[in-house]
Amino acid sequence: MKKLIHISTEEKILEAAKEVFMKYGLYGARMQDIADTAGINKALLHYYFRNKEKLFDKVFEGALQKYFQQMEVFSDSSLPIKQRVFNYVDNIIDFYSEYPQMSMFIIKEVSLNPELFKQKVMAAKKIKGGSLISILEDGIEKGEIKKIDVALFVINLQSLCSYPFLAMPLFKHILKVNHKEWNDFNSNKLKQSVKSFVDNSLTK
Amino acid sequence: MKKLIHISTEEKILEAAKEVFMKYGLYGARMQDIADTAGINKALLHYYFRNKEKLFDKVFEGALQKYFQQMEVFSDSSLPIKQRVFNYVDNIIDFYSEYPQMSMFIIKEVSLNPELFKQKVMAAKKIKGGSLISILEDGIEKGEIKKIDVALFVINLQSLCSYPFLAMPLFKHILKVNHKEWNDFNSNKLKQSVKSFVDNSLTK
DNA sequence: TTTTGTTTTAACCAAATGGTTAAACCATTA
DNA sequence: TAATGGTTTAACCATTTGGTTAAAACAAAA
Repeated sequence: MKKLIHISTEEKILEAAKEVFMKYGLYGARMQDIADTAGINKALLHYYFRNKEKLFDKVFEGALQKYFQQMEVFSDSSLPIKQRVFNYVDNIIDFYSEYPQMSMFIIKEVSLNPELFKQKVMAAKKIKGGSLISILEDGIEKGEIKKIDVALFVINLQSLCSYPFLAMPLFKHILKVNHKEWNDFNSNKLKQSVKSFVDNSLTK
Repeated sequence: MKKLIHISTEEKILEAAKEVFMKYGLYGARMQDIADTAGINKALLHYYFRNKEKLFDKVFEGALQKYFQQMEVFSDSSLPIKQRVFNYVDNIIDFYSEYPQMSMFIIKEVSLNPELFKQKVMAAKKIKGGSLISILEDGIEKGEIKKIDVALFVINLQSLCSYPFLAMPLFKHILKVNHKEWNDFNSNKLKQSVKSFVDNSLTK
């Protein structure tokens, strides 16, 4: 009946764990902090997820899945390449608006514990990151887009889309120190400027 | 005599602390880990720096200083604006080659503890971040460069310069999973592509 | 109402962690 | 050589932290 509104304890924990792990990482996060954030007793964490690592695993797994899920738009081969990249830009920037720290979370934890990555992602075989590269290489061969260094392009693209959300807090601070405000950061502006970069890079 | 080669214990500690704090952050870092990395007894850390926070402060202070130091090239008003930005790109990318995690370290710690930032940086009054913005605004007024959203441009510039070094580990993993290698990442290529972005953005 | 199985909590425990201390070490100088 | 003062260490200590347990609270079925 009321289950529609009701948020299960397990979900509350996962939500809280996501928040705390993203902020502090696996080592920096404290179970008590997660429990407090979820508004429950610490023992419940262990009741539902056995231990810290298992809980972290769940969170990390979910993060990875969502992250790579964003890349699925590349698969829509009915659209021209450039359009697909545009769609991706819209996608990923909306995504980062919701989870600004996501990319750093994944990068950090992967580089601290590479095994986890192999385990979680190679197993899932859901990496679409490579497919963009292949698509671009294809497009170059067929003459659809400019001849570029694809790996470099992909990195630049990622940079433009992720970093603004990571750096936002620092940037706002700096602006404040210099007595300026950046009231009107909106992701639409960013989208537009990234797309213009994409256009410049791919259009012959 | 032999002091030229000799690295003082204090320096060893700071070096190790930098490494560990950058990896794990203030909360995630362990004093024992720092001691081990420095190859000394844990008590020595406290002998030289009293406690964890003081040690962290020193590390963070040094990081901030180096970080903002990179922006000093903007001050050389004898050069045209675009050239100054080019010089900055060279500068900052060399800098990140040496300290790939620097920007994330600063961003993370600032957003986790904004007070620290104000304390350390506003006090030092050494923030040059704002000056680029002013310089660009000036350049627009004088018609030297295109009319752009300066804040957005600065963020994009930062993105292109920092993120590649942050994401490198993840990116290499992904490429590996997709049975590709990215042997030839060299910062020169990156510099070139960032400069081309700058050129596109600023040239009328 | 009683029974049964699940969820939640308070009270613990052992290990890890930041920090202290007293003694040992070592280089310099009296 | 002996004394001095800075440096380093092993052995501790107190608190925090991840994790356990046994009992209480709760909901649903018998």
